[in-house]
Amino acid sequence: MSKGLPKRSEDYSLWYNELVKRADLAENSAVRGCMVIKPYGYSIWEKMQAQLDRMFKETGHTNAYFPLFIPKSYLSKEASHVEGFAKECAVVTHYRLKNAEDGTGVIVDPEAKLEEELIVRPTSETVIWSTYKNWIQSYRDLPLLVNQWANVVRWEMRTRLFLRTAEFLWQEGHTAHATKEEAMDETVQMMNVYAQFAEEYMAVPVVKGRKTENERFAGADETFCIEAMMQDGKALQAGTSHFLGQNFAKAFDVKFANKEGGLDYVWGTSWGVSTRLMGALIMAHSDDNGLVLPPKLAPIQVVIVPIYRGDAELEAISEKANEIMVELRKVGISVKFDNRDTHKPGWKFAEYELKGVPVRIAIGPRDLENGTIEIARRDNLSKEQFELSSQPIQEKILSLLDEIQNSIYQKAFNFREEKTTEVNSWEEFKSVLETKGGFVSAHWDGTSETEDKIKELTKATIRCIPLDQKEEEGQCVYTGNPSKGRVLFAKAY
RNA sequence: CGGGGUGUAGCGUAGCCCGGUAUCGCGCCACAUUUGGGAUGUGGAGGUCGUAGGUUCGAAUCCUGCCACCCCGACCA
Repeated sequence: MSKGLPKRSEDYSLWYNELVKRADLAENSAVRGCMVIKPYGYSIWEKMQAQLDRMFKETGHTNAYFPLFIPKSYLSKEASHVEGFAKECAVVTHYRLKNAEDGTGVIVDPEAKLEEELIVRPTSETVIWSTYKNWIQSYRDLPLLVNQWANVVRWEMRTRLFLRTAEFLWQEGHTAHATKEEAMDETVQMMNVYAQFAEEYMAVPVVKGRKTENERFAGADETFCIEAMMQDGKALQAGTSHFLGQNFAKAFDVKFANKEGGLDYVWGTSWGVSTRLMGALIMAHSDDNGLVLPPKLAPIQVVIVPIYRGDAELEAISEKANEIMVELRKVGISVKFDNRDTHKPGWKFAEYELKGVPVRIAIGPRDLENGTIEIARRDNLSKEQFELSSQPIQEKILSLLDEIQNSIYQKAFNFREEKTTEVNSWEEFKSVLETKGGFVSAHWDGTSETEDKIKELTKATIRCIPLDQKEEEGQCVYTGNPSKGRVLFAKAY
């Protein structure tokens, strides 16, 4: 119905790009790889932020803010960390411009070269651990549970709106602990927080797991992740939580006096989710008519569209609409009454479908006569005539929003189950990846060499070693070497 | 950085081969009729043809340099 939105089945990637632009979520900016997040898109991000922030605080974390710039020397203090990020860092070399002598504009003032160049943060471990050194002396200072909401820059070769941009918004939690066990518990806890958020709020089912050494965060001893399945059968890493061991504590010399009077290095974690979650949200649920938003994250949950001829009818309908709005707002439902006379009802229907508003109420003269309204669901596009006398409207809508939330989760869950295939031979492995896509559950011999080889041959990577992996004797799907359990392979974003 | 492609109104495009001052659609503005699934008609506004130079009486069109973007590869937690 949507005018010209490409079909998912024809060109998934074009569909995604167009949808992001047409639904007013984001657009490309003048700077390559950087996006403008538009008001509607940003309001969805704000809802995500608000809920995540709540969950972080419930688990004992507080927010702080660290600087955008990192001295270049900091980055190289942790060897594997710098190796992981060096190739995509933006560097500040000067601090002043001046007018060009030929009057053609401004140029970098060569006199204003920085003594030490600054890196625009690709992540903040280094600047934060250099600060933690001053904050931590005793076990009494631990644990330190800090989160920051920030932007980071990673100079990616190829970018896509929300999924991979040169600058993106995220949160990064950085915690410090007295013991290894406590740090590990924290790492797992935050992975669980992410999984809960993805499933309960985004309605996106995820697989919890550990990363292989190849896919691990640069500087971490262990990386936990949540992996989601998109409608085109590709996997999307939706969030990561890293157990840093004592790596950063050693790199930045962060020690504390323990209860026994000895001096120990601190144990660390870091964890983050980004605006990439927007991409996951869009790709998990939306259809050829546009966005489908889960009610819990929709900026507008209910839109009321009046159908009328003339001012008298509009006035009568507005009165009814206002009554309904009051009731809905009392129970915390966000509702918009679109009484603009600059667009016709049909146009508005299509518009709110494109924008993924979960519930649409239409009220016309016929409804006023009959004491009804038309209620339409975005997720399955069904419509019903609802008799206002049959049930309080707020109850009706609350239960409907709930039902939609559950229903889109279930749909995404069923899709992922359908797209998850156990394979036992190399031939099967390749053919499933080529024809069906999705997660391929297979045995692997545990070596990086095999993982690399499989990636080279099929472009599939090990998304994770699922936490619920069953112990099962088997043979690596590629080398035939012994394996103790299945891991999940997929082509990924 | 290699290979291919594209730059024309806010967006999408025709014109380029074969040189003569820019086409069409959407959108925008005005008025009228419309309003239960993206209305119709009439009138109107809007363009340094990416950029710099060259050839020519004359360049969107031909030539050269540069820039930007897109696709494929390399790259990417």
